[in-house]
Amino acid sequence: MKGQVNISKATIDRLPLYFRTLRLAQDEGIDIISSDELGRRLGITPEQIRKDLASFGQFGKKGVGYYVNELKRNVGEILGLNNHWNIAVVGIGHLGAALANYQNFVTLGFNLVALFDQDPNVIGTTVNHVKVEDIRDMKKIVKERNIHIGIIAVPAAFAQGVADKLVDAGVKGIWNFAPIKMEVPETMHIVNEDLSIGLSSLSYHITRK
Amino acid sequence: MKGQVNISKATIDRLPLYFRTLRLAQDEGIDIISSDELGRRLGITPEQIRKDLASFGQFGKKGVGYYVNELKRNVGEILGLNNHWNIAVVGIGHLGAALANYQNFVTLGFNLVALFDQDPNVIGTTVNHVKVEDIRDMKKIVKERNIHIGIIAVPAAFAQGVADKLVDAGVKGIWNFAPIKMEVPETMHIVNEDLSIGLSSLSYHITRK
DNA sequence: TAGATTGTTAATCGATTAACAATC
DNA sequence: TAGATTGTTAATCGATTAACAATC
Repeated sequence: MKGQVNISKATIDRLPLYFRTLRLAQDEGIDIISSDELGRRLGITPEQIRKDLASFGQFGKKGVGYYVNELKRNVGEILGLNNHWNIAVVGIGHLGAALANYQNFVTLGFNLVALFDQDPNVIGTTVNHVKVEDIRDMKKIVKERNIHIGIIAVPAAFAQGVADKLVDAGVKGIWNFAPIKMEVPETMHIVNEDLSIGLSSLSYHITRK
Repeated sequence: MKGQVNISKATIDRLPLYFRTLRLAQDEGIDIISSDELGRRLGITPEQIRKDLASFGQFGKKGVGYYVNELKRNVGEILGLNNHWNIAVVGIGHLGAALANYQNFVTLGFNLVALFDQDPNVIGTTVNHVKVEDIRDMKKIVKERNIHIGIIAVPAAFAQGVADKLVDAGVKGIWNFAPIKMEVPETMHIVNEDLSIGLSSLSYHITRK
């Protein structure tokens, strides 16, 4: 891997797509894949793919292509998926339960190790074989189970409070589904997933057809 | 509104954020808001906000700011939210059920009018006061209820088939949660929501800390 | 009027696309 | 060797930031 300066957000967001496509190619028993074929499968230009990959190192063979197993391993390593991060979902409503059941996370190597809620009626129930625990025990459990990532799936009004607790508990990153701007320390990594954006932009486009 | 040429995707994706923040400001009883204050609330520079808005028209008053009600109405119109699109969710598993219950869509003016599944055990049940119907009746129901947007929440293996059915049924747009590249006619608007990207990019960043 | 704030133009920064030498 | 395909540099395109005139 190079100095890795100046990797664009767009590039990083494409890496998971490469990873998934390589996994599928692997399942198909394909040994070698070209940037052309990868691009065809993803709807991305081959130049873009070569550029993205080249910013992390030389993973291909000129005149040949990329070895699927090797490239998948490399992309997985770049994304840090081999760390097998421990994750916890906070807020076990409809969305939280859906996330707790999301199988693609398993495929990516994440381990769901805890679920938290506030509601006594929800605490003690089990979702996807994981017990829902009291949010008041979060700090203790985050330490005990070495939880790296907290997923916020509570209503907007409670999200900042949950973020504060996650930061205090010492997670490395937060994946936030609440539609608000969070205040977290500069050093904390946070990714916001705002489902309103996708649907609204779809509305924008169909309005103009 | 101007000719509206060359509106960037980034700009369109920020409009829903402006809309939401304006709604909240409205709830607080705020009449006038500056790009500075909007920017502070959203973590976006005021220049960016003014530029975004200015690409659709002149909504502000120099030396004063933006009238909250008026700007919200305008942004809503730009996004086409006043069309009150009828939406349907296909695939009522954990994620589909969560989407069917997502209250923020109501806030944005979308109407959930149908749910579809294949599984006889799911068909006939009710989620968020809407009955789950047989996916085989999709075309008829899409016509009858004038469904504009189909939301795909089925496993990846079935997603292309569902997309084909939605296209055939005549929806205007598709919001796709299955992690695959869909093949749809050029004229069909499709927005892909890939939850793996957010979590993977978080993994990338915390790996490098 | 003086102060505040928009809308717009110009400058910069960043990302994608094109082209092609290197090489398997 | 000839053909194929990567990796990299240069050119283009697009988006953000800076600056400031217009004006409320």
